[in-house]
Amino acid sequence: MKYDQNFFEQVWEVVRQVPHGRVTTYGAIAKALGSAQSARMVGWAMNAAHVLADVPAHRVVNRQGLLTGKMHFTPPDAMQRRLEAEGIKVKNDKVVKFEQFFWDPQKELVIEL
DNA sequence: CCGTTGACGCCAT
DNA sequence: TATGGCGCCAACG
Repeated sequence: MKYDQNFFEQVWEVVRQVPHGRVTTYGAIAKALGSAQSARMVGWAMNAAHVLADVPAHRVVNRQGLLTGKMHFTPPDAMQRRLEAEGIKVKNDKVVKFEQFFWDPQKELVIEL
């Protein structure tokens, strides 16, 4: 990794590259950034990224595949609706077969800022 | 400058 | 398997 920018930008860069119809986790992103223990920071970055149109925050869920951040969307059900629009089934605020749609940034992400 | 907070995650009960 | 507590690190008041 070679970025020198704010932690937020690093997170956004990763989230931005999440393929359509796929999801990832806060922890995975944090780990990909080298701050595996700071998954919380990823969530914080997402909050800040909420204003950015090119950051699909709805594709980022927690380790259990739960849409913990849906309440931060407007409206709150926008997150689930977008995921379903991409072919991802959401049941009771959690991604169905989450592991199947999981996209590991550490494995496929290529950061070249 | 210091204390609290938070879209998380792991470990101990 | 389910619940609770602690750690981590940056932003906010």
